[in-house]
Amino acid sequence: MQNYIDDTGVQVADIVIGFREILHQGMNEAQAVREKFDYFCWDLYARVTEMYERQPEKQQLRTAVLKRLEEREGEDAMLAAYVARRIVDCHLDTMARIGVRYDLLPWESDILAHRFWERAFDRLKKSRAIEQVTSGDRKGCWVMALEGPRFADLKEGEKIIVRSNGTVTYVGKDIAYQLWKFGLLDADFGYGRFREGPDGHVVWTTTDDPLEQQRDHPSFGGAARVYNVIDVRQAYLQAIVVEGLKVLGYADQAARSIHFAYEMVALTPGSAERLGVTLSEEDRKRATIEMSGRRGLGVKADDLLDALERQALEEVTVRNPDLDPREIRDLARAISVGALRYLMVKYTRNRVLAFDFDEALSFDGETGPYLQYAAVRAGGIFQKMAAAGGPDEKTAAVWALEGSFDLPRTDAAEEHWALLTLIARFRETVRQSVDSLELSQVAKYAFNLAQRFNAFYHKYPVMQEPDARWKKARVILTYLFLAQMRRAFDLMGIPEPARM
RNA sequence: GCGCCUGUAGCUCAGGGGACAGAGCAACGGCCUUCUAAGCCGUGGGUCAGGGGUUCGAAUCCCCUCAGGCGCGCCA
Repeated sequence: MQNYIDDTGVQVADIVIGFREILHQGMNEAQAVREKFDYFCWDLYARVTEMYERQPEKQQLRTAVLKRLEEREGEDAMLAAYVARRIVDCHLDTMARIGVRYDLLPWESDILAHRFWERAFDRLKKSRAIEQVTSGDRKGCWVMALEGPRFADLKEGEKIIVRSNGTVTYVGKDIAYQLWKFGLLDADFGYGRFREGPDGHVVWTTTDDPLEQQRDHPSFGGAARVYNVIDVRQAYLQAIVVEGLKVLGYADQAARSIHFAYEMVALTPGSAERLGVTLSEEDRKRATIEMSGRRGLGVKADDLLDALERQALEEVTVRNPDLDPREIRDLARAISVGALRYLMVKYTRNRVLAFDFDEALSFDGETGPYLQYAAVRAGGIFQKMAAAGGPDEKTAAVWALEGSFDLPRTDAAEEHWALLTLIARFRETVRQSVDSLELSQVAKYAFNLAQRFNAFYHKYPVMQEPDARWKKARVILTYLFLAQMRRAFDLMGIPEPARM
């Protein structure tokens, strides 16, 4: 799991320009920023956009700053490096809250520093995959010819890879990067430890600084299959990258380059207004309003998590007033993470998500807490039974493994079998989910399973059941449900709270 | 203009050749002395955008139309 850091792009350049032109500040002031640095930059970024609108001539600064960033020269480059590093730290902090961890952070600046592009360029030239234009508008550019209906709308039927001024485009860099991912580049980064999580997990970073490099790093790159998790708007560029592999003769790797495309999250007009945006009549009629970092319009993950946590805290406190405050906080965290995680996986990935605050902050119905609640109820049965000298979870596991049960032909039995059948469909669902790259299938399955268990739980007592045969069947079913639910939780990254 | 995606209940979404089309939310009505009511049960709500075709059978596959979103740069 790698997270590409675009540290030489316009976003970083604009923040540098914001420090210089709006705040009239530099490195010392940046280092002195005490508030959340990502929030600080989020606001500054929007102010830079406003500045460009008021004074369009300021945009000319960008070219010069970008050049300095690529060359890694001067104070702007130092400031940019500091800004990027600190924002990445913020990002990792946020992701750690929901249990997301990365193995490696490859920096765009390191792709440049390690001259990945130069190597790829040689290969592309030698294999005649790209050729230089000798006349016309594009004289001097190196272009890749592209054919087929996918590329039918490309101007001239060719994509510029190297500009006439000799600089490489984003696609060019991406082809080189993709080659590295498959171990086809005959070059590698230097690696160092970026930071270590409390769980001991090390996040590695690429680096060209010999002092930062460490030899004991895991092997990166050389993948058998590559999933590029990038939003659907980049489908076109991804297709060109894959085409680049093909023309270099790597048909197998091209086939194993998977663009894991997902649609954007947009705001419902109501949510946009809640964020303080004034909408035009026209906008209000739209289904969704696009988020925009440039305009400072969006929902920050930390804010959403904070809101979820506050709400979960309230509800846990109401239900478990005698609990230790620290335990309450842990439960609230687990519930907020479950809520956000489920929200993120419940939708298919090819549809624009309409983000709505009320829906996102709900713990009822098809939500993470609903699933967690079902699991907690199942766990509660075992706790109660064990405390009363009955079978605990371990015993139930043994029964499930060794025991068999037979139930009379009744409607009640039908419902027991139906639960068992659904439990048994887990593997098949995971298979389909992997084949279609739709985690939402696992999510829907887990929700349906929780629903069925909740109905079962309501209707059929386990602990109190006097008939030993029914009781054993229910103990086994409850165990199997819980075990399967935990597997689903594991796949979705949803924590299982001890109680709710 | 060309390409990709989407159109299913008031809203948000599942279902992608096979049974009377499903869920959540919202609305309405029930259910806590019995393993936690973040729950359960019930009611109402649909021209599956429209038209044509293929098929024993179409929300699902094909064609056309309409509507919406996105993409198509010597930006990243």
